[in-house]
Amino acid sequence: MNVHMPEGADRSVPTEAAGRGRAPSIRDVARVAGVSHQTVSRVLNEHPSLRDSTKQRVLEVMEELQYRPNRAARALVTARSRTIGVLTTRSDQYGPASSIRAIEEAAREAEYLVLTSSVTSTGRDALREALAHLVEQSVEGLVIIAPQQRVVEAISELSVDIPYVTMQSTGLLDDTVPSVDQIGGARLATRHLIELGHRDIYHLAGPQDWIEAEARMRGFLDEMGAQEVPTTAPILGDWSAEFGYYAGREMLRIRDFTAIFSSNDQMALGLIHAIHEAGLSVPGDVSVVGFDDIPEAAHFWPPLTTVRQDFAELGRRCIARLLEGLTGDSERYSGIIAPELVVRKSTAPPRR
Amino acid sequence: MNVHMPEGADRSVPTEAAGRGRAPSIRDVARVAGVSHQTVSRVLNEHPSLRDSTKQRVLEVMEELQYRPNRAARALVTARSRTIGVLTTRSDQYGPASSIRAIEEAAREAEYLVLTSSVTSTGRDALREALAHLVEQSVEGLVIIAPQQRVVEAISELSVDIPYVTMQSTGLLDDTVPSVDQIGGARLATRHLIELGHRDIYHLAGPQDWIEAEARMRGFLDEMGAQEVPTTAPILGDWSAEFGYYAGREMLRIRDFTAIFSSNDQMALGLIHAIHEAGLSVPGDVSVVGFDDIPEAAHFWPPLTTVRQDFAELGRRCIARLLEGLTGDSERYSGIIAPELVVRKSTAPPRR
DNA sequence: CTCGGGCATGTGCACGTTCACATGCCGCGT
DNA sequence: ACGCGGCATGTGAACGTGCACATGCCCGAG
Repeated sequence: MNVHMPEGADRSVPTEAAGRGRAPSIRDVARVAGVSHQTVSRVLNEHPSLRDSTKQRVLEVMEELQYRPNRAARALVTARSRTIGVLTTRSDQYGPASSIRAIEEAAREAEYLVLTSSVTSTGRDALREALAHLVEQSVEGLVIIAPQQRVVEAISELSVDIPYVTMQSTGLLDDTVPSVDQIGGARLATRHLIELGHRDIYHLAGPQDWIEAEARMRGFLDEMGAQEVPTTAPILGDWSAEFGYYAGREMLRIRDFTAIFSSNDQMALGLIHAIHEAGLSVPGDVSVVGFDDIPEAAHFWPPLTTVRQDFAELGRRCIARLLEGLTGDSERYSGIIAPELVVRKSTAPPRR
Repeated sequence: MNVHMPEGADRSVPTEAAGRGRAPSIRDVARVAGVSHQTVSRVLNEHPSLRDSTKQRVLEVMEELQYRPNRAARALVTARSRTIGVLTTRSDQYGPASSIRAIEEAAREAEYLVLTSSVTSTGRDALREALAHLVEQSVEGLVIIAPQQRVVEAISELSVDIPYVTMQSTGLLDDTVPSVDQIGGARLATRHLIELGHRDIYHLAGPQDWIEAEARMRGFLDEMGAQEVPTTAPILGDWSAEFGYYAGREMLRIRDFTAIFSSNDQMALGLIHAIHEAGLSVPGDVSVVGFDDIPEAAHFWPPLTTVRQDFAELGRRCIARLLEGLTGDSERYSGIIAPELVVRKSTAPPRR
């Protein structure tokens, strides 16, 4: 880490008129260019009726004075902040992080800023506070990446009065809105195991409260039902490799299964760890399927069969959808994003 | 994903005076409370000379009208945005993401906002643009998490005239500033391998341009030198598991080493993948040490010996340092953050 | 020639807040 | 009794920008 502080005190701008320490305003530019402040404003806003010569002159003066539009002033008068807020939990996870990044890029393209507020606890108060924090910054819209049922409830209770998008991608809500088909993805994974010949399949699910966890679980159960394979109750985890490991150890004490479908890649990793530690092999003794396809999944040992979902695309569409509402256009974005089964080496027919 | 748009058109606020669609201002509050707008302003700024009864009344009216201070107006007149910008590359990686999160929390605590701008390319133009973007939002300070030499150069060339902190943690710059001792961490890892009895040790480094990669490489070379172990030239990677995998395959064609120190955990994972694929064992045939201690590292197979660095702490200190400069206090934060060697199962004495 | 209309530009105000200064009041020292 | 200082509050201006409206000009139709 390294720090840089500008001199500040003796800025010693020599002949420049502005002087007062404040940055040049459109009025300064106007004076130097010999036009009115409004003309400068028009240049900024690309007003159609402007003589080219005038426009050029103003632009030159702007460059010369190093003029930068004052966002606060603009926001004040237009009552638009051109800022959207992102509320997120677990922003250090691969999925959310990718989405946030995509959101940020998409927003920047539309000349919006992104204000992130990540919250550690999912308690109602923490949420309320984070939300209030964002709203008070007068964001124009909100993206909520906190895919837990209780968060969604808390949000609707708090009656946010600005447009918001929640990134709960079950794939079963109305399809006028983009989302990743979690249920379909889970069915893909489950079907893959069944088609390999597995009948004793466990599901290591995500936390009870999480919408995506629920959707994947549902996909699992649906597919098992559709194929008439008897099912055992899913185990509820917390997404962490740590949990996957301990769950795996526990499960192996009984070992009445030949395959596990884990609700995300991290837990699958922990699972594989536990299986190896017990002296068993993947996929020889147990097949494992994950979900997400994090970049590392291809290099797990064995490389993980998993379901890929495009977080970045989801983030982009979220912003598109939100901005479209903001700007008044109502062209519908639609279509669910189809996840994709990536078959690697962690699955094989059951031994017999 | 799910979208919510407020009615907007027929908001139908019943008797409220404000009406006009605009949010209530301090003048509205003042009118209702029967005081001047300045008194309301004083309540907001916790001015000392205010009668308790007055203050109370104003606060009640604020609550009643759902008054929210207008950030833009305040920023306009004070010329302070209470916003800091974060410029980052690869924000989807564990390290940067953790730091960003910590930065965001620390900033929020100090009632600052965080504006993130992540940049994919490290080309000078992309950097200039991202930087300009942030500066134009009139951020008061900048944290730059883009630990590449060329970024640092580009930044200093662009002559940013606001305070900024670059998160380049070599551990050798002046110690009045917090940073993680990368060199020390790398020496720890290297010494561990040497003490186990390894003599033929390779180093899979990060990209040439990255300051941290350079520091770790230097730590490796320093320690090897100090212990008088002959060294081969490090291999330059790109931090990805993918690269680690291909590098590993290449290296195994010669196989004149018994241990590898990888500059991060992801590459170590790829390395292990390649080693396993070649039918060799870790740590039996090759010992591997990583760097970072990402949460998954404990569940790699075998669990990875690595060097833990506290990204969150680094982020916090960064903000502390920046804000301290901003607010004028100049109490020095100091002390480098010591990384810690975490010995797991991927290292053992060389076979013989 | 006159008048209307569009183009290029200017004028003044509004946005919501803080700052500098002004005001009235009360109590205390002389 | 008078004045002075500090407290509680009020008044007006400023911050930088965009909007509504006004202005002057030129060109073409009648």
